[in-house]
Amino acid sequence: MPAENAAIKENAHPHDITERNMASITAQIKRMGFSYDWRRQVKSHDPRYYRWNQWFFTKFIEQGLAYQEFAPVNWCSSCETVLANEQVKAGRCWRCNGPVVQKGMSQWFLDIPKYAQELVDGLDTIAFPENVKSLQRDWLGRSEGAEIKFAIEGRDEELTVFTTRPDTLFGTTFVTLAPEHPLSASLVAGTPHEAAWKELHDEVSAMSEFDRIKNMNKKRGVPLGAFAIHPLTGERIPIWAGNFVIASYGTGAVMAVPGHDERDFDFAKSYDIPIRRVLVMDEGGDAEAELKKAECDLGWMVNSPIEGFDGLYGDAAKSAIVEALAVKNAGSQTINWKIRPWLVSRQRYWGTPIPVIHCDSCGAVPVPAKDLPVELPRDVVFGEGNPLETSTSFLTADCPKCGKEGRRETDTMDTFVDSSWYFLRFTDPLNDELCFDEAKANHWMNVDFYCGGIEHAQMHLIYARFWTKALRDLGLHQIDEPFNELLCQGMVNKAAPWCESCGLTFSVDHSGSPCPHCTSELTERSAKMSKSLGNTVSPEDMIERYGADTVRLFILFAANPTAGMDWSDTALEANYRVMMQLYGMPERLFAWDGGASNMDVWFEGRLKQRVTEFQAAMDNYDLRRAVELSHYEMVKDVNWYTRRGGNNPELARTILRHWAHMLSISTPHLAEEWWAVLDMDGLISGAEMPHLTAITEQEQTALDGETTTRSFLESARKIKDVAERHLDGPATSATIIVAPSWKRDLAVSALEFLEQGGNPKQFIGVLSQMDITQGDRKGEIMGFWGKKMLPQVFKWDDESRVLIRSSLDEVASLTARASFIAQELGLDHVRVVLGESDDDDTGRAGGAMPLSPAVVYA
RNA sequence: GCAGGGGUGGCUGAGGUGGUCAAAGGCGCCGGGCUUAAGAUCCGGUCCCGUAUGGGUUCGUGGGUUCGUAUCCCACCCCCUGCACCA
Repeated sequence: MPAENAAIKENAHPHDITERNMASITAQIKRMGFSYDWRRQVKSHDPRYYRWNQWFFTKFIEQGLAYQEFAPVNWCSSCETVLANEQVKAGRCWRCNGPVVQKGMSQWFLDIPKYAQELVDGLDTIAFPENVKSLQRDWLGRSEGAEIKFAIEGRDEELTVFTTRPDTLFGTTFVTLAPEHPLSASLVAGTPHEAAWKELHDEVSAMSEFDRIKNMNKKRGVPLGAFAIHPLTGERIPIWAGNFVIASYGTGAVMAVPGHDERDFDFAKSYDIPIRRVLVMDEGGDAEAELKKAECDLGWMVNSPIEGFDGLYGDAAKSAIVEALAVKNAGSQTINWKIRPWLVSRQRYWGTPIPVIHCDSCGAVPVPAKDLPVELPRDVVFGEGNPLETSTSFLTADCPKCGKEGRRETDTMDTFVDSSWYFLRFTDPLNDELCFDEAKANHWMNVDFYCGGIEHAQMHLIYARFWTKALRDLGLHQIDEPFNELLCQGMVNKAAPWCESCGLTFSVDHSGSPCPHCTSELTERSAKMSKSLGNTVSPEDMIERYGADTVRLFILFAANPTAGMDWSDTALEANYRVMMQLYGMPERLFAWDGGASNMDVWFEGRLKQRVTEFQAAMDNYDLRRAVELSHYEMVKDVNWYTRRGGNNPELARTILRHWAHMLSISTPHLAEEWWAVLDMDGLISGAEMPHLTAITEQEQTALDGETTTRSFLESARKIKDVAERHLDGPATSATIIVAPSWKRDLAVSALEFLEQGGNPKQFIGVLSQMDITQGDRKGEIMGFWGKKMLPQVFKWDDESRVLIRSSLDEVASLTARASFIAQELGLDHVRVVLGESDDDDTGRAGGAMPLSPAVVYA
């Protein structure tokens, strides 16, 4: 429809507009470097594709799943077409936001409600987000209840109501029909009540649904002068028409129980209709108590005019009534669905022609498969109603059944039909014999991971699920659900003018001006990027300025996919800087001119760690973490390596080679640059990442040594500030005191005790048996456990826990790095001692913990 | 009204199987190295207090469970989204 509207506006043909837009989007996608298998591209306006829409449709007609019916439908006058229920949002067209009115028309429907139960049940088998499941459940609207037949006094007809509360049947004091209900008209015909009913009817049916909902709180009704007969008591019950009863929900008729339904209560009050209590809310409650308001909860039946019901509660009460009705053939248990048949016909040109020929003698006849596709003609005139009606070549067609001259159906299908099965066509896109090969479809489907906007929760995502099941039942494949896992990506937002008092967002044209409604000053608020607000950024411009990879990096790193994000120019620039830095990385690394060093072992181990982490992140779809590793952490590692004196050119190649593979996922163009600089064959996108061996013991030792040194430096820096306030001048030397070995023994025992499931409280018992507590320091050590070690034991991460129990020699490790530590802390001299040993003349070992030595500045 | 999802430091936004959380990353801000200078880059800092590696207060509010809770339980407040005289 957008293509057709654009065509009308530009005085062009929708086909050309569509092709033009596709070309432009394709170019954009390619420029962004997305990888698609373009051989599988399908075009919904290609007869090779839409012929299958038509074929399915004729099959559906055969199955009774597609049918034509005259009914009041939603009409959008600016789009000049009807709309399905789910395409009307708050009484307005989901596309153009224009008002939608009710109109009686003969239209094609697909019987989605037939699959409603399966669509609800299926939700439990697929990984859709909760909110989407909830939206779909709401929309499907399962409601258990009963249909109850009321005879009409003096007539052969009867009327049927749907209720979820059969237990309140004895409280029915009137029955309300939708004004459009066919019985309403026939009951009042020729009676004094006709005029009043007609007024209500005309008012209600002329109103757009939007206005109708707005006026819903004004409950109005007129008596129709007729009486229904209560199916169990035989009582005469007045029949009313009410503006609040919706013709198309349930049966379009309601049994009104003012005592136990809020809406009916209000109505009865304003029209002075009796209110009767038939339930009490407490067991044994007062059956005569006045009803001050409707008591809508389940309750215990009272005042039943028939024996055997009083005292029943809830489901038991409901079934008792239904059973009593069943005996009289006046009612049964049913399930009612809110979802209505999918109205698929559109009075527009740009869609799949509905493959039907209307014949005066045979009626609506499906076009036989051999005559498909029914192609869209080019000789049409736009802008004067349904364009297809202007093509005589299209209109004339002979009836496939009797051969007499017929008239081709001019409605086309909702374009949501196209998107209801394209994923199946992807599995076998070039097949001209079949819609798709069954084996191929079964092999590829279902879609493992589907990303889409939340706005399709009640539309595309229900249609596609329905269509998949319907095709399955035609025997075309064996898939129950099209999409296994759904992720709703967030919107990209950008600031737009916003009026706080009106609660409205305005186009960026208004920024700086006062609110057009209330003239108060406009502030800014983040809003979904949209053309109408003008708060958009052009992807082309961004790519032009920063390159595709920068934009990709920004999009991946700015927010998690589900979160939605605010567009930020500064963040984009930050990503650009990262890209530039990475772009220069090969040159930087190849400029290393030293020899082998201890740090080489460290980096070799580090690289293995990073690759492993990266792969784990990718496996979890944790793209942000993956990008963080490939584009940020790796840079930090290079910096640390050089800061620690590493500059071995031999290592550069290995690092860049593996690193390039990590980069290629999110920034493929950059990775290809690296690949070329590394003088590798072909493209990295076609190369496999080489496997790395496991981390060696030597590498592990190097990694541990650097890790502990780094964390030591962090705390030593903090303390230095405070310490220097004690010293007369700046510190010039430091003594590092490694925790005495008994602390490590204590930590190891505690960790083991806890890992075996011991309660921390009970460790004190174990501790008092340990060797270290046998001497005269027992009290001190017990105190140390409770105050220091207990909280600390839980703070160590897995890596630290391993380290504590490893052979790591903290003294040796730190001694080896003493000059680096001195340099980092700006000291002349650093000494490392074991706490409480002969070397330790500081007397400050008390503060030292395993992995966290104390330091004394001088 | 009903249903679903949320409330985290200056902003943004992770984490949420109780201990690895004073809480990642980004942005912003501050200091330092480099530079003639700017930018880029590198290093450090960024809740409060602190004469030594510590203490205090924090993850909407109030309770609770626990040796311990941003994380579990209960109540409440607020925000977003959807449905809505649905019988």
